[in-house]
Amino acid sequence: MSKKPTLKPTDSELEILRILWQAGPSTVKTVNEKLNKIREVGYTTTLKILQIMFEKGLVNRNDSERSHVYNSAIAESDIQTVMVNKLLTTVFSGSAAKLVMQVLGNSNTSKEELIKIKELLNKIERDQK
Amino acid sequence: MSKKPTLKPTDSELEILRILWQAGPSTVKTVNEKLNKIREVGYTTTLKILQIMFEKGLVNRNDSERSHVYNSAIAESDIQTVMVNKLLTTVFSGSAAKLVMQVLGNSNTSKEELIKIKELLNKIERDQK
DNA sequence: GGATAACTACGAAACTTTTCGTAGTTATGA
DNA sequence: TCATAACTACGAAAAGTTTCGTAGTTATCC
Repeated sequence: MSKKPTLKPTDSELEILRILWQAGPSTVKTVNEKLNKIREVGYTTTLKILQIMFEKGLVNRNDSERSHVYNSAIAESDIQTVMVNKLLTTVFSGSAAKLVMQVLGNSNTSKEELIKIKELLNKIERDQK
Repeated sequence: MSKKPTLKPTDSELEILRILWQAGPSTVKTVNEKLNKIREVGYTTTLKILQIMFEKGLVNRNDSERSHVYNSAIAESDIQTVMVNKLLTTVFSGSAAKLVMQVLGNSNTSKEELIKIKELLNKIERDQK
C-alpha cells in the first residue's frame, strides 16, 4: 500500500541520502549541519528537500518526537544498482566490460581491492561453466 | 577562445549525444527520427535541444547547407570519464572496487569480456610493482 | 505567565529542463 | 510563378528542482 519510491533521486536528494546512509536516522538539524560542511545551505532548504523526499517515499519519518527523525527508505545498494545500470545503458551502450575498464584504468585502486575483484572474476567464470 | 562545454549534459542531451557518437554528423531530421524510434518527440523539441547544446558547446554545427549538420563536440570517452567519476564519488564513496564489483555481480558479461578485464587487472598489478 | 528558542509547515520565487506552437525563410516541382 | 514542403528561429508554456522567507506551533527557562 505504501507508494514505491522513484529510485531516481535528484542530485540534492542523493547528497542527503548519502548522509543518511552514513549516519542513520537523523534530525533535519543534523542533516543540515553535515550538509553545511560541504556547502552553505539554509535550514529550511534542507527541511524542504527532506519533506519532498518523504512524499516521494525516498525517506521515512518518525514524528513522534518534536524533532522529526528522517531515515533513508531505500538501501544504498539498490540505488547503486539503479545508477550503475543507468550509466551502463546511457553512457556505455550496455557494455559492462567497457565500464569496468574505464574505472580500473582511471582510478587508483589498492592491491587488496584488485585481488578481491580478481576473485570475483574467477567465481563468475566458474559459475558460467 | 571557444567556450568550453559544461561536460554535464542533461538526460535529453546525453540521449542525443549518443545518437551523434553512433551516427556521426547528422541533420536535425535524422536525429529526430532516431529519437522517435525510442520515444515520441516533436521535431522542434529535438531542434531546440540541439540549439541549446550548440550554445553550450556540446555540439558543433555546419550551417553551410540549408539543413544544418550537427556533430558532437566532445569525445564519448570524455563523457564516460566524467560520468564514472561522478558516480564513483556520489554513489560509491570513491571506492572503485565496490563499483566494479557491483557491475560484475549484476550484469551478464561475456567470457571474452571477462578475460579482457582480467588481463587489464594483471597489467595494473604489474605496473604497481 | 511570558519571552525566547527550536522546530515544522506553507507557499512562492528563481532556475533549469523539456516541450512545442507559430512564424518566417528557402528550396522544389508542377 | 506559385503552392507546398522542408527547414530554422523565436518565444513561451509546462514541469521539475532548488532555495528560502515567513508564519505558526511547541518546549524551555526565568
